[in-house]
Amino acid sequence: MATVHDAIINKLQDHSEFDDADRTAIRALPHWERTLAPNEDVVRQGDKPKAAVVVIAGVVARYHTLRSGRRQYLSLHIAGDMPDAQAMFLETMDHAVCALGQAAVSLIPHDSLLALFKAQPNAGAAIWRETLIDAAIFREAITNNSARPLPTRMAHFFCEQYYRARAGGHAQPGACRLPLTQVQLGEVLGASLPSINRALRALRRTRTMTFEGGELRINDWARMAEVGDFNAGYLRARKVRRL
Amino acid sequence: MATVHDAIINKLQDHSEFDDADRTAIRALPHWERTLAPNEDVVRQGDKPKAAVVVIAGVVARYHTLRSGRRQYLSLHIAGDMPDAQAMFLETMDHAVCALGQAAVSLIPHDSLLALFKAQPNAGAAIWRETLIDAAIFREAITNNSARPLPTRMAHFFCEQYYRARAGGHAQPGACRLPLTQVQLGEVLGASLPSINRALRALRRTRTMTFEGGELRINDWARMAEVGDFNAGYLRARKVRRL
DNA sequence: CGGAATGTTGATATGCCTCAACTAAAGTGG
DNA sequence: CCACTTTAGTTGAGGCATATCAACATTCCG
Repeated sequence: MATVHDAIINKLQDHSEFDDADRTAIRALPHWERTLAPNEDVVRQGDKPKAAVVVIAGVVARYHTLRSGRRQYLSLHIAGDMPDAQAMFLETMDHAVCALGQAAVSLIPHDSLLALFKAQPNAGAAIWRETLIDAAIFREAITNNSARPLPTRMAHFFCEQYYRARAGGHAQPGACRLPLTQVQLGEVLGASLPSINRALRALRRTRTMTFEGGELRINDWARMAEVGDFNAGYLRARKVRRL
Repeated sequence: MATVHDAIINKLQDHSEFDDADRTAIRALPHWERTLAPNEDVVRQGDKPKAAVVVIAGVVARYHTLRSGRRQYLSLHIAGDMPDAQAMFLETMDHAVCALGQAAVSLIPHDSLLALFKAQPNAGAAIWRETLIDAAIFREAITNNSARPLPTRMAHFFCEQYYRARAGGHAQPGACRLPLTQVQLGEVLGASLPSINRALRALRRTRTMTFEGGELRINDWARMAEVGDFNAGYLRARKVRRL
């Protein structure tokens, strides 16, 4: 996963069929890299970016800031993800994007991407598909944060993160990086720090998982999916013929 | 808003520039209409639709069903909306779509839409943009249901519904249809019926709004937006040049 | 070594849930 | 047409999950 292009192609080929012309066009995309310190913003709410972010390494997150100053994380992103893809068509950012741990991203000019869509509609469709999977993840987050009790909610969140890391080839067996503090976990799940801490220790006590030092370890996946009411259907897109 | 085509064009032209060729191609889309009784499903979780739903009249909603049987509404849709557009690219539905009150929808075969995208990339981009606005609405729902106390959350929800009805030209001054029971409102906001009832009466008592008999009436918009911490930024997309 | 960030734990308060009863309105069928 | 049923809405009592406030432990890092 050395380059942006490989990260993108690796990600998109999970659900979209590419030919050589597609891959060549993607490899020709101009870009520049940027490394991010923990907590550093790449894009802010209200910005009008001229380039799209692609995650190269580490974890990056979308978040809202409320009037009260409270922060709500919306989604987490790993290598190959494009956490502000919508800005190609929506202009103004309704949310910000920041690094969680240390991270690296690449920036690709919108103009180049729009030209790509024109020349290779199939590559455009693949990115469209990617934004639709994002939307499915948002939907699941609505349900998770609105309708499930905290312990279930937390287990579900961990399941999703591990599943996605694994699907992208970024997990060791049974474990993946997840550089979140407990405060941030609270800002993902909409819960206070003490509640998070207690729910976390309750999960640890069952020995189905641990979450320490920015590493998520799943000891019993079946049990974990059961506890978290997790079904990966919403993350899977059948590999599709060319547009 | 007699036909599907007008509903679609009206909706998409809000944020996308169309020429005659685009409009002609959209008007040529085959379709069949279907009326829906209150609570009737158009598409179910797990379905693999071969046609896309376009709302013609009434209100239609996306929802998840949890293992426990509990229902979580994800979004509401009015004339011109496409509440399962993602199925053109994702195949399997991760959620269901049902009518709230009496409603009418049109169904357009995926094949015809994919052909449209090929012939008129600009129309495809407009629908893509539409799915991206949907995603912004989902993000806002995450924040609303996770980070705001119930009264604020409810006010915010009402603001969004009214704002969208008005933007689509489906509202009278200060009022719009919103055929939801209090139980369903609870399944939108992730709250129990008694809490909904009390929050609702509290809002009514302030005289900023009423919600009765499936009609939402906003008496004091500024106050309402204030109470609901509502900022319409996420619903607006700047009108954009052709792809 | 000292300070900051992170994690742990307890005491108390409270918002919301559950359970429950009851009212009101709107169909429905004898 | 009226009794009956169903659906929607209202309200109260009690309990539980989670928030808030607070203190302290631990780790990391300059």
